[in-house]
Amino acid sequence: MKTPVPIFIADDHQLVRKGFRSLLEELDWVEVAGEASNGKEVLAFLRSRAFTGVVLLDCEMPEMDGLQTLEVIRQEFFGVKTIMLTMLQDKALIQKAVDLGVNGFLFKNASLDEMEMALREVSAGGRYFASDVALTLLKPAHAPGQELLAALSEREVEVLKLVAQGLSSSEIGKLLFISPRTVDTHRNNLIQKLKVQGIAGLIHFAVRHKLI
Amino acid sequence: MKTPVPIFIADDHQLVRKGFRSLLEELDWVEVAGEASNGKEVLAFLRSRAFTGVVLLDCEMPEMDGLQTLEVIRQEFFGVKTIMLTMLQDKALIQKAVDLGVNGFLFKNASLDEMEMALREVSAGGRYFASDVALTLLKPAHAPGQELLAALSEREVEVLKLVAQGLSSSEIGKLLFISPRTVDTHRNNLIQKLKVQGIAGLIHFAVRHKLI
DNA sequence: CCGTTTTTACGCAGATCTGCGTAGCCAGAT
DNA sequence: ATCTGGCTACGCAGATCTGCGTAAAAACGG
Repeated sequence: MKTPVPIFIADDHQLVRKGFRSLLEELDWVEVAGEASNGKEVLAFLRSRAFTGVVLLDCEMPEMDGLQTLEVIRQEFFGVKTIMLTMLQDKALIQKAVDLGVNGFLFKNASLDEMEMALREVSAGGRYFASDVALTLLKPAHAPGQELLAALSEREVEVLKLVAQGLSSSEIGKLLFISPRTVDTHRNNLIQKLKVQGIAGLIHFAVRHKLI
Repeated sequence: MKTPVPIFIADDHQLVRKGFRSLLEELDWVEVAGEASNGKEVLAFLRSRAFTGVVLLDCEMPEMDGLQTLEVIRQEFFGVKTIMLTMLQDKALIQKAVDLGVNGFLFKNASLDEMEMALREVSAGGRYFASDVALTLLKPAHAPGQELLAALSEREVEVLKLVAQGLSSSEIGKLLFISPRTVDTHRNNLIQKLKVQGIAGLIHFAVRHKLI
């Protein structure tokens, strides 16, 4: 590693910035090129000189957050690599960052080893995603209404599934050996309990909760 | 690293097994404890002696595949760590493996560095997921019927969205300034084009394709 | 044994969907 | 100039949903 890789740190908390700087200065193959406390400062820095290293981009920042900054960087500074850092284990956030073409993604609880690995991969032109990223993506996003589902009786869930498959009340009645009117009642109760509008709402709910 | 970590290799292709063995033998802190060409052999090995290392588990194997094997291992051999290996970049596969409690996940195009990292993390009690895992998870699963969606006219998509929100034909008619009958026609055409059954099918389709 | 929840069932009037078919108009492609 | 595809619109009969309300048997817990 003849020429050290320049790293730029963007985070709105001074303590965090100084901490990262201290950690990174222990690595002999990187060099901290500067710091910023929000996206605008990052862009100002990048515009002020030719920079072809890695930007450690905290997601939560005032004025201009990490995603907005990332978007501009990708458009304006093609050679600059980016690693997104965040405390939030948020699926949508990761998705957006990757869609915008981020080169790496870490959570703030990562180890120095992991950050080094990420910096190494990314500065070499690769991509790096922490294990936690995969785990976060696999963790089913707490679909609102999970509690509502639990509040349903067995019969109601049974009816819900069939309704959501497009069966009419009488068809369901035949399948379950009950009167079509009873199915109606269940259907109406479901609409009330789940606080949705009509059969459409029921189907929507069922699909989102993977009942069918 | 006084006592080397024992590794067990399971893969149905002898060349692959031997290749892994050769690679792993370059690492001084691990020790290849054995090989198997399918899940049954893995279990036979584990039952034959006390093993508390890491099993490199290829997913595609005859007789008993990686997932089935993983399931038994998690039930029967609590102390054994597992790393799933596969060629297939399949979301559902990853999801299942993680649900079953796999400790690590790699694709077969991983570098030796990456495999070492994974082995180190996992043998230390952690979890490791290759960057490709996160990327695979983010890649939208080619929902069947993407082509069908593309074959719809703008107006039809517009109607589809409204239908899927549970609006009646006359309500949609008012919104789009067209006759309710026309909405009916669009609805019926949609049902034919998308090859679904009734409004339920339309809503189902719309939800799955994130139109609403 | 009593109270609550679940499951079952019914009425009714009006709106709506279903599954057919037909057909004129317009714009872009051939 | 013709043709294709998309958008528009209509008819009809029967099945179905909607949005109310009522109510009783069965199951379950305390």
